[in-house]
Amino acid sequence: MYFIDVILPIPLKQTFTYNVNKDEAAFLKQGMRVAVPFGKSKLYTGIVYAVYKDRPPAYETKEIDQILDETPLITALQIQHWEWMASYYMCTLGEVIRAALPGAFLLESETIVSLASETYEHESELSNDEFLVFEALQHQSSLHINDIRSILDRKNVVKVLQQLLQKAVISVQETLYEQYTPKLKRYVKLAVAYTSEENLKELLDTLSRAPKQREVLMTLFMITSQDKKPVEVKTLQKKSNTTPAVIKSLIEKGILEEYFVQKDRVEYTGESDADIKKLNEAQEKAFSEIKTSFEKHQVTLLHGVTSSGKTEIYVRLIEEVLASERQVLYMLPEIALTTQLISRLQLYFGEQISVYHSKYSVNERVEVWNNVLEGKSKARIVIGARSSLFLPFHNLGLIIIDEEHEPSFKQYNPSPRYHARDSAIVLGNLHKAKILMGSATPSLESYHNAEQDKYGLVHLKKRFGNVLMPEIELVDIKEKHRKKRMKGHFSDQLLEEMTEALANKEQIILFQNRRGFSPVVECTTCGISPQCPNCDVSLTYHQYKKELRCHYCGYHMAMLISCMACGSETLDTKGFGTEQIETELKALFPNHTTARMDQDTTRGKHAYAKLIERLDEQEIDILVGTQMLAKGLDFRNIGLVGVMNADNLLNFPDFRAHERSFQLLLQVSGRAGRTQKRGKVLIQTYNPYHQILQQVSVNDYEGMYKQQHEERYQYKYPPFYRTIKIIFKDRNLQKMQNASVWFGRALEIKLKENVLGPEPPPVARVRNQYISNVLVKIPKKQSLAKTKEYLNNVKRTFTSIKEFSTVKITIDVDNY
DNA sequence: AGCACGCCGACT
DNA sequence: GTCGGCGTGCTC
Repeated sequence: MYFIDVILPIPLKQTFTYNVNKDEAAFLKQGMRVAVPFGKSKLYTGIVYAVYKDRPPAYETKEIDQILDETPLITALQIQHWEWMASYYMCTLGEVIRAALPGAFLLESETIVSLASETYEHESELSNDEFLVFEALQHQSSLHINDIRSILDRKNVVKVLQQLLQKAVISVQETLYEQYTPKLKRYVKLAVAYTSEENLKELLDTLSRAPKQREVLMTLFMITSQDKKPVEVKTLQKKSNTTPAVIKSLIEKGILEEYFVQKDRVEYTGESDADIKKLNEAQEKAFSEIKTSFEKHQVTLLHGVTSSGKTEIYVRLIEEVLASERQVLYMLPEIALTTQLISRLQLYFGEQISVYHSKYSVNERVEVWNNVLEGKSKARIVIGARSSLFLPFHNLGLIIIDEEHEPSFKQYNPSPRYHARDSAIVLGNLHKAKILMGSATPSLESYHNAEQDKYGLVHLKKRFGNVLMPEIELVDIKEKHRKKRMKGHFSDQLLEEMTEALANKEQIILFQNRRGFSPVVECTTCGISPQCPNCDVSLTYHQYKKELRCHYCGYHMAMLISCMACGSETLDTKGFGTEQIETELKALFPNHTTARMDQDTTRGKHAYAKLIERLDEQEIDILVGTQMLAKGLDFRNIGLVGVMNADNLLNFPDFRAHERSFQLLLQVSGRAGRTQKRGKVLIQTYNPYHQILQQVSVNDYEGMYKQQHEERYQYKYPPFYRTIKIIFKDRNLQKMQNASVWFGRALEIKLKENVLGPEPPPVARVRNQYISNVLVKIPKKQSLAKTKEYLNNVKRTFTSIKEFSTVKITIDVDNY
């Protein structure tokens, strides 16, 4: 007997063993996919983990259903990397696989129902529902389970089907659907029968009464005589200026033959001849420093101020790696935001670039995967968001992690909750590849590592083209309020600067870290504000739809006219979001175009790109937006950046709030003045003497780093301590509390004072689930592996306690 | 995670 | 009397 261990894409720790025959055993290799039956009726796609002989397990094994690949789809290196991820981030290999493989590789089993035999004698004995299905099957030979659902107009159809099965009315089969359908190009050629001269002549004669078809044929001859290439239907139709119907009838008459050729979806048609830009002195220096640093360090951090031209340095490095025939991975925090960068890189590297992103269609992702796996030249450079580190690279030479500090490199949900930056370093190690991280505002952890000489560190302090850093000024709105110099949320100073910038035909960006119109609606009579029924938050007022919305669960209701509690019509709004700013703007600057960029306005696939384009074309004078503005946008003509209120950033209840505020404010500021003129930034705040704001105003990264570093040391936070967050959720508050307290106590037995909580998060109930967190802090000298092992043990005991069985527990390693 | 089984409340 | 709610246990 031969056996294989299979990893299934489910959150279960073990692999599953199936039996295979000798031939299959010889054929199968680690990393190939197999379809296997699992449970009562399901068919899953699994990954072969091991193939072996003569080790009968203690249980009955099932046979595999079928083999899905001819060669491994996944490399040994990937499995190694994924095992590391599963163990480090405390999840199962199956969960990693689910995140790693494009959906199309994980087939779905679909139940198809058909009649068992043509006739059934005891029709009258069938129940109503049963009869409906029976009747439907008389008209259609087979039905999908979803069809049956709609026929019976209910969700649960399994019972009916089981009855029918038992009565032998129907039979079912499970089929696997290959989701990937290659895109085909349609070609035509003259049917073989007409290729000889005389037949052709005859043909043209017979077509004398069909001038349109004749015309098409003549065009086809013309095209083929010009160059011998196959003719696409699309081309033919265009050149002969005809309709699809004409071509169709030619095909139906057998005069033309159509055939299909697989077309690669991932295709770049532009040119790639742009010369690699010449680096300026500072860039050249940084470039050679990076190379020196790579001799000693696997990882190097490039700390370069905004618009210092980091991209050009990356380009040079990529060029060198490509010359040595190795692959390059270029990771970005959010692909959607970086169309600009992609086209810029395509200028240099043309079709050697592939883009990989979870928002890409399944088919496109499969193609990139295959191209990377086969080492195709069009996938020599992969640009992608965090999921691109799962691709089947063979010989990575360089990983670039741009905007290294961006929090979106960390995945929160679902599991695996991995940090792409940290996982990329491990990946780089496996490939013996160099890693370059770039940022204008490095994360504290990375800068710390650089200071400790774990990473190399290279500075780039000059902006490209000697553009000056923007001038940053703080505006004390507390005082402005007192002196009555505020118009809505705008201080007189900000308005003045805006008017001036607009007069100079410069564009303006306004930053407000909150969407919607106003986060809280409050009754001024009784002080009560409308709450979400499912979550512990107050509803945000969205003016454009006259709606109250919950940003956690999506609940929404029409805006109230009177207070729900006391009935008085004294509802007032407190706080403000982007929408309100935009409304105020329209009143303040009626002659200028304004636009808003936040989650609400960038829903559609191209909405974002359109906004950027409009901004680029100077169609927008003032743009209001949330954090989105801070992410790698490259604008030419921004003269002024205004931060509406810096305080709600700083007051965020998180140990990273100050670091994040600094990064965000500096990044937003960096959008100003990218051309010759020095840009201006105004930051409105109630607290102008706040350390962080002072540091932002003079661009003092080092100062911020030193101070935050000290605070982290004092309060035992990263980079000095590691943290793991354990989240408890249940619909029953008491149960959830008991569970979290039990868990916390159990951890304390060994981890003592390094266990914090349980403590409810700021929003303690979401979608009717009560939430509480336990935080485990791990000192540098304490073994990470041992701590996790202990945690796993506690978890195992926990799961076996019946009382807590419904409580959902989530473990988030490095929850920052 | 799915999914089936099994046991209790609100309805045709 | 059934439907269907979700607690429980299992999956090679």
